[in-house]
Amino acid sequence: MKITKEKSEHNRQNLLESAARLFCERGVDGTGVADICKKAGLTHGALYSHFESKDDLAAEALAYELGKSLPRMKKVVGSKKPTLAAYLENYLSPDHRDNLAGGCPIAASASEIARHGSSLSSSFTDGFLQMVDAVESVLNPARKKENHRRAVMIVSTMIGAVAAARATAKSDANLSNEILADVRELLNKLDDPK
Amino acid sequence: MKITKEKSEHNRQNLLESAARLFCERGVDGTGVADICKKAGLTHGALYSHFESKDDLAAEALAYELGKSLPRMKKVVGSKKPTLAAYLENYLSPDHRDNLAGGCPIAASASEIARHGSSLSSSFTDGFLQMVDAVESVLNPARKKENHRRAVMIVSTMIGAVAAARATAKSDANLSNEILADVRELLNKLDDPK
DNA sequence: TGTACATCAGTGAACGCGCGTTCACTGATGTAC
DNA sequence: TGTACATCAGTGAACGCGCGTTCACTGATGTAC
Repeated sequence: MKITKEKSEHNRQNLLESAARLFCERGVDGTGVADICKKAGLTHGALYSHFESKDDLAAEALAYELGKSLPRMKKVVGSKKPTLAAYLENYLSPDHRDNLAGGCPIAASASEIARHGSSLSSSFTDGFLQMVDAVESVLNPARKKENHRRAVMIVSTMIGAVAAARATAKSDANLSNEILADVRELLNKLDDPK
Repeated sequence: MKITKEKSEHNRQNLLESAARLFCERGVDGTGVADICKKAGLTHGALYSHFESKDDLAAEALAYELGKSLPRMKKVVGSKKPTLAAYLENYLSPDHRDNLAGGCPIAASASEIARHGSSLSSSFTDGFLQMVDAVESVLNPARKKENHRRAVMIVSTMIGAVAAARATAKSDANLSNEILADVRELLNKLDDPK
């Protein structure tokens, strides 16, 4: 049966949101379209009037979630003038590590994107560059010339540290916490030498 | 039909090797047991006389590949006294980025391990700590007290940078190369300040 | 404003397919006598 | 050393299941007159 345009758009958002959460939580290959539709309160047929295929949905879902991820972090950080320390405390926290579904999709999917098509890669690139810009803008302006490259390194480190903390958590909780704490402290020092 | 013990052990190694390569290349969820057995030249039934399940195989395969990964890197690096610069040049290279199947399994599977059981996590932890030890042993001994934590950060960064370089490669080759080059240079500077 | 009808988002049965796993069977190996 | 036989790694058919996708159909929506 036909429904209103508004309701249809709402359903589309629901599909994107459900897909993004499940993809972050279980991976693209680990999530079935049936799960996504069930979570969104629709049947699987409906998915195909909004998206061409599961792959198409994956690329749109990653882009959609990325559009919400950075604003969400900025909101949590809160202060009018965000600092590197505040970003790091938020990103490299046990809370973020333990929250696959609601966390940064860049960190959740980093090593998986390489195995999919260029549309997913393109969404990843957008998100990565957004993070780099955000970090660059809070670095000590005294070294402005170098700051872009420093931001690239810091973001790579943030992604790697969260992934490593998650991957070690189930077998060595101490190491997992240590990774987060060590990386947070050393990255902070990096921007504030001496 | 029964075969010699030697042949059986050889087949088991073949299964582990095939599994490790395919898991790195396509992910655990993206690889079928049929693919693994075909690559190893066996039927799927044979797999179950060596391993309890696909998950069991995955944990053993990661551990097996990790046991070979670090020696392989040390061999490539070559020199009697390895340096951080030599490790970084090898690890953060376009060659390593483009070689999923033969590269470091830690980098290939980082964000996927979190979604599997504690046996995979345990294999990851072993490999991560091996890398940390290797890096720590080549850091400038003048700062010995801090070096363990610095090594934890450097390894996290290496993993994150390779994952990000791979994830961006299909849509922005320049960015992908830039990530590798920037991170390589800044990590080198980190150990040799001023 | 009221009526007739084209549109199309969503339904749910059905598709072929490949998945991980099981199991009765084979037959060379390796051992006991 | 030769013979009889238990072992067990590997085979391949078969299992139920869930996958992604298709499609004929439904019926409220929204439009044209």
